Amino acid sequence: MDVYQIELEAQAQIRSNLLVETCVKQPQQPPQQQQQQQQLHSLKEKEDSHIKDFDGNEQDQDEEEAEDEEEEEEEDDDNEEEDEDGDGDGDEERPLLPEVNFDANSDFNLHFFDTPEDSSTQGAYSEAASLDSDQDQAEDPQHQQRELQDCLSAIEAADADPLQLLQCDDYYGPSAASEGVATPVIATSATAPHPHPHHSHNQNPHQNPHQNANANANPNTHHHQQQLNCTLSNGRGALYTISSVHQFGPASSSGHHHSSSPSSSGAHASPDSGCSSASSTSSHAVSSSSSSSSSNNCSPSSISIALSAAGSSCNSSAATSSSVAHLNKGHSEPQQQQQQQPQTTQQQQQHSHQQQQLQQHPQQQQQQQQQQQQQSFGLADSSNNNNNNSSSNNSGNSSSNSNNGVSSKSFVPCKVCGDKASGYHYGVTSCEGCKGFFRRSIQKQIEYRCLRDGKCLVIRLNRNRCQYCRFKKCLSAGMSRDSGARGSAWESAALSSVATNDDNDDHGDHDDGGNFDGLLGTPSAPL
Amino acid sequence: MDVYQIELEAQAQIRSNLLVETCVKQPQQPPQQQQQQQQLHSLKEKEDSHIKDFDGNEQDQDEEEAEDEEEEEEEDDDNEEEDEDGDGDGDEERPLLPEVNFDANSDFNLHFFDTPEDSSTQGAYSEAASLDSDQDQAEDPQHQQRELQDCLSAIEAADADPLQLLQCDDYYGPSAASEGVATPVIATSATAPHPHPHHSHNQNPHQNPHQNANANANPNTHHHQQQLNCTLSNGRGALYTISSVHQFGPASSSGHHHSSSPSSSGAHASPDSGCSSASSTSSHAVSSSSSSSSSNNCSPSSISIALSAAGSSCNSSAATSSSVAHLNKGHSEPQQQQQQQPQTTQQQQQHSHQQQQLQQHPQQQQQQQQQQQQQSFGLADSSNNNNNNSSSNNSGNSSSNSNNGVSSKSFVPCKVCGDKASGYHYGVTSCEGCKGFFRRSIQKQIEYRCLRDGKCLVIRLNRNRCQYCRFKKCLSAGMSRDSGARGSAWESAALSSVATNDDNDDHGDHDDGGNFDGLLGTPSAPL
DNA sequence: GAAATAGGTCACAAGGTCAA
DNA sequence: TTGACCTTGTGACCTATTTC
Repeated sequence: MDVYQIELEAQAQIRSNLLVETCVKQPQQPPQQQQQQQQLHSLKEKEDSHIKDFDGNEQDQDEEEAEDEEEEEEEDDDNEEEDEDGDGDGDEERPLLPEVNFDANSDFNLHFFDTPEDSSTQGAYSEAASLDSDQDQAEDPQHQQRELQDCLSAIEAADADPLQLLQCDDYYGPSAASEGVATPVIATSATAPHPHPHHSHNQNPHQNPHQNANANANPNTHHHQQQLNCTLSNGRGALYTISSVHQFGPASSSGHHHSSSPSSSGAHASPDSGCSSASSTSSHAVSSSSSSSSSNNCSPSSISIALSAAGSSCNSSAATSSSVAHLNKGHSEPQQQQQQQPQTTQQQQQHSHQQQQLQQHPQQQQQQQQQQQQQSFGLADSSNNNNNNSSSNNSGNSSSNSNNGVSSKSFVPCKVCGDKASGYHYGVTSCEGCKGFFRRSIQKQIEYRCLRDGKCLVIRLNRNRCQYCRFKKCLSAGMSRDSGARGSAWESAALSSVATNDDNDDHGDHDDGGNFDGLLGTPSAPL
Repeated sequence: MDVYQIELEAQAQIRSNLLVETCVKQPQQPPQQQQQQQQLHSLKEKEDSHIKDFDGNEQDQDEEEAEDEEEEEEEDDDNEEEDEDGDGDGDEERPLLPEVNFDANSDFNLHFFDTPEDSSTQGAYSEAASLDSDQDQAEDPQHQQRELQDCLSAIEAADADPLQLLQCDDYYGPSAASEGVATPVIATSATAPHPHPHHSHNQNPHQNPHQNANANANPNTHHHQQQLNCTLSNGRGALYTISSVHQFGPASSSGHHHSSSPSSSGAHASPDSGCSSASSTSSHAVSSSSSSSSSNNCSPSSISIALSAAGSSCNSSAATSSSVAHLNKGHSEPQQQQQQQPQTTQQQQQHSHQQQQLQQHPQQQQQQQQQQQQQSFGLADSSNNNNNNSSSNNSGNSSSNSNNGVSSKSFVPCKVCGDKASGYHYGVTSCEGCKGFFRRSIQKQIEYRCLRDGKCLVIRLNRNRCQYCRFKKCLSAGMSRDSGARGSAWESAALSSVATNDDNDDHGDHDDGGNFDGLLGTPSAPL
């Protein structure tokens, strides 16, 4: 317990630091950096000046931030840049406005804030997609690229900061939107613009047809592996879009299906299209997908923007799943990678570039990850007990991971969203939220639809944005009604352990094992 | 368990901090840095000067905002000041205007919060930046200053009379406008973009009936209410009104519900809806009730002005934030601080810098944070049962706030406008109005433009006067789509639904206790 | 009896609705 | 367009049941 607390605190601190860094950047940065930045700004301004005009000022700010970010992650920069770009005029900073503007278009907006973010980010994605916008792209592809790189690096490296991730998400969204952006304006208050009413929202419960659907099913895959992408994916781009409806309906069914192997899930996914969809989606994706998946790259950039834009949003909740992943260690290897990325961000900042590459090998990275992870996930909660064990186990196993060794201890990430897992539910180590979500889904057999491309990133922060993609990810992770039973699988392995307390261990162990399936498996699918 | 709470809290705090930081950036930075920046800016500006012109102003604003955020409390003051300044002439603060002006071009004005924040704090920054301002400054600093002082004093003193506030606003308003900001105004309605028609609504279907009923039930909670503010509020004149009544009810109410737990009704709803109904109500009740009730005051005089300015809006209800703030007290610890801020603002300013950093250790920091954060999170309401726990936690921590100690109990101010908060929305403790406004803004991606300088004071009385500044403030307060945590489900919408449920057995009970989750939990998300 | 998950419960917040 | 009110999904917490 204590440990947990400690972890929490540590995480909190870390996180805060990270956030601060990312956000604040400047402050944190050494004076020198700032200076540099300043210089840069000046330069930029000059360049942009014609463009920006006013923005200049803003830009300056942005630039500064950007610089900071870059070092760290650059994300901010990206965002900023993007924003600026987006704005049209250019103000770099301005992004926000743009965001607003953008929307207009998309009904979907939903994402929104994404949008803003998106926009920012986006770029990358968008670029690919191209959606985007003129604005953005036009402005500076380069920026985007850089951003992307940054983002990726960040992600990879560490778990990536939450913020970043967020941004990423946002990223894409907006960008798309961005174009739209233009809009507006004026408005003083007026804004009248949109009539609103409609909001589209979309949401719709019912599946709107619109949606496209589907997209993409893949999601799963996406996630795992590359959450990053996801982020990017977000980029999805599509602006609005998209959606494809994806239904899963049968959840149960699906679930069941899989039951078999956890991993199967993906398989089952069957049910829905889920998986399949993926492919399909992919198609979209294709362009996008590539983007998306690959996306990774993209992502980064976006991130930064998001921050700026999002600014507030920051939320950041943080840790993205990524961080979580780390936690897993041995078990959820796959995850780790993903997670790590995000987590690393922090470190990244420090290390920035280096780490990214590393990511691949989770274990090694673990240490780094740990740091990151801690931030985000640390929880341990439920697992707690287990965790400890698990941790031990994990560590042992994963140990390689051991890095974390200590740190990681307790925290066990949800394979679906990366939040703190409360146990092994429906065949997968998952959090209360995903457990409940999956339960409701299968009980009610609700169909979900993805408004975007079906490739939404599913992480703790945004897991509620897209039920379709969340459910898809649950399936890909191997959740199934059957699985649960203790038995099921993990089961098996675990079983033994079970008895002992170990639960945790079990979990942990299992997780790993299991996870793989889930994670690995699923991902693979997409892939 | 504890751990969770802690985490949540920590996260919340962190998040808030982060947000602030991110937004504010500058504040955090050491003075030195700022200075440097300033210098840089100045340089840049010079370079860009021809280009930027206005920008300078913007920066200033940002700075100011940042400051506000940090201290939160100060916001009001700042705002007022700003307003005044803005109005007048030039005030340093005004920066915004320029933006606007510029804007004309750029659609995006948004920049947002960044700006404000950045600048934040410190004036220093702005000063440096100063650029700007020729305009502003030129005019009559003195006047502005005086005005500001007046405003501040007014605010601080009491909750500040509404009238005064208004005046202040008015004050600058014009002026600002005059300068004007060139801009544009115009509003076109711009946005038009999305038509959207979709509404979706629907969703639900079934169940409703019940719920409604339930809803009604809630009321209980409300009770608490405090009218306090009213007094001042009257002054408010505000057009709008004012009422002070704030209710909080929550605690009690909530409690009830829970107890009833069984209330289950909702539960049964089992089937699906189940959940929803009951609960929902409760929550609502709280907020809503209060609000409605409150209205009263209204005071008139001020109104006129407001009206003029704002025009219609009038909602009235409630006391301005300032007043509100005071109210808070115990429960809403966090809030307290915020509330206090206004009053204290001055103090805060002093402290301002410090707090930000602290964040890292939630607990420890809590106190500090409380001040800042409190604003946001504190809601006592929900917490209810659990809350106790949580509250205890919080309170304990926050309690420190005790400031208000007694008084405030229930009242929880909206971090954006100071009105009575109805809950934690989009990551920020906010009122129904700001929640709805932010939701519409992100959904529609509407761009706003400030007719003045972008530094409009955003308080309950005049929150509808400038959408741009309101949205900016929302962002600066940390609102973001994600932040929310649990929430969102929707987005995706589930289509179908079908199923039956099955199961719901009804166990019932529980109350969970958990509630606090909600509050805390959500915040956590940020991590 | 311990341990653990499936499932239920319900405060809470997101988002829709609609009078004003 | 705003914001009070309503609907509904979410997720923390709790109970029931099963396995060891």
